[in-house]
Amino acid sequence: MPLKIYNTLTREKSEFKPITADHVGMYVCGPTVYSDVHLGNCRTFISFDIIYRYLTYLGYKVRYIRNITDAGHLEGDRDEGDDKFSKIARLQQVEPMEIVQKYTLGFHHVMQLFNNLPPSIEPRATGHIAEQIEMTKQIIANGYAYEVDGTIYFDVEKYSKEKPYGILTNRKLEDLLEGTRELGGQDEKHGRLDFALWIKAKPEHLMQWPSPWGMGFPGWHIECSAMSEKYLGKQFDLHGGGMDLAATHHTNEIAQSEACYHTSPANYWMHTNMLTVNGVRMSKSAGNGFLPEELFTGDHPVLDRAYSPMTARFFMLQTHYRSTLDFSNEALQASEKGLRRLWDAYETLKKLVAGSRELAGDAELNAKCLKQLAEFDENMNDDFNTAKVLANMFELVPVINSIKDGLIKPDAIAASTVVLMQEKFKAYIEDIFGLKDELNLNDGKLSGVMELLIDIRKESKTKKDFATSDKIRNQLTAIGINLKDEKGGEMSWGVE
RNA sequence: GGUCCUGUAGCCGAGUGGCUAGGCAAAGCUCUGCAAAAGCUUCUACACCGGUUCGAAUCCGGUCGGGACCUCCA
Repeated sequence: MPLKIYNTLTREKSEFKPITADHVGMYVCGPTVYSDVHLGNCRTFISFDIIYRYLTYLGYKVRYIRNITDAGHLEGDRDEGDDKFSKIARLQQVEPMEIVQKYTLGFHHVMQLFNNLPPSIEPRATGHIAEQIEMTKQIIANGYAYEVDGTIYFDVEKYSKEKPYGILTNRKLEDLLEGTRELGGQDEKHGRLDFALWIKAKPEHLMQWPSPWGMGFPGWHIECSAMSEKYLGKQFDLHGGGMDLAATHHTNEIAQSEACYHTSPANYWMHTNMLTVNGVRMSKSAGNGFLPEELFTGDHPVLDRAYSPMTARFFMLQTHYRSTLDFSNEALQASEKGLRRLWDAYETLKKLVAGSRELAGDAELNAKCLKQLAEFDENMNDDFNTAKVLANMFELVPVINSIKDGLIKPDAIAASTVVLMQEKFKAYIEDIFGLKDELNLNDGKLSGVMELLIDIRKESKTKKDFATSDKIRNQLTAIGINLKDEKGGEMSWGVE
């Protein structure tokens, strides 16, 4: 089965066909760096990281653009007032770029903790003012924008006479107007839905640039249009972001591209669903934002204790990216244990020596393994169903453990099947799902000490000196190291 | 008010009309000096009411509940 992607624009899954064979251009709306990213933001970037990794795994050469919004995002709900950076900078009495720097570094740090790959290019809005001005000029020239005292507005009503403005989220113009507030008396916009492409700056405004319309700063939506065009062209394959961006931000991006270039920017629009806490969307304004830091330290009322970045990543992988995911202590606990079980089996699998037999001793079991392995790709091709792939993996975990414990003979499955299993697990767990070993047990000194302790314990067990063997085991458990007695008298260990 | 999504066992969550995911928790058994780990087994669910169908968690209609977007937010 070829790769199928659910396209918000068509509201159905369809086969993914890139514009240029073997190449994918992908744009994802990045964070606005005026405060710390919360876990809901992280979910989106983790989802697209996995999509990026999977496209690469399929052999595509992917150019992945994820921007940094460091200007233009307005405070408040109308096209007026400050942008967020200027406001916070003024409150904290620092340069706006100090705010940007602080939270950009924080964002990168969090992305690294979650093991997200960096995008191919991470453009900043402030680095592309010229492009945004150019685009705005062209939209004016094409007749879809107008100036009012140094501010440029996009004319939605004019646009919608020629193109369906609400096409992305299936909204009619009348319905949109219905839900919009009345124009205030002092409002200078012609239409209620009109949005700013360029905003006139007051003299005291901290971030402003010269333009044909005087000093000002860009609107939020134009930056993504300008930067995606610059690095991916007027039309590219994939545009992604959180679902909350579809109705406004992405709708306006489409309108801007159509008004400027007469093309729709992206062929496939992908939207990730929200992370919720007690069923309510996690967001900065709702005040229920969960910071990664709070998760990693466990310092949050909802949590009993700390959870690692990989636990959170695994937790997200167990759900489809288009479903809401509810964040709770219990769910994280279950994920932590599930991940441990999967990872232990993966470590075991890596050490399994493929038997010599090309023919499987147990044809039925062998076929079952091959079926599960084949479904890895099938399920990912079905709109990136990571939850199903994990289920496939867990079906194979008992097989792996049984071979290790001698419950299944090593040659019950063909040598080629074992090798394939090793390759697929590696590819999926590490390369595509981006999970990594957080325990770092390969520290030489600790391993040495553990070998010694295991040796002593083996000796005392042989002598039936259980007082000593239990002492070693219990003391280690107390400091968080678990000893496992395996079949045949071997012992292994792990850190809690 | 409009545009949508959603309601699945104790919890989290996949689910293409028939083959009844998976994880966690719980119980029993096997293994074990004991325990843990591991293996096997059990608990088998689809909000409610109708309809279509040989057959519905899945399709259609209605009712009730939850949520998102339409205003800054991934």
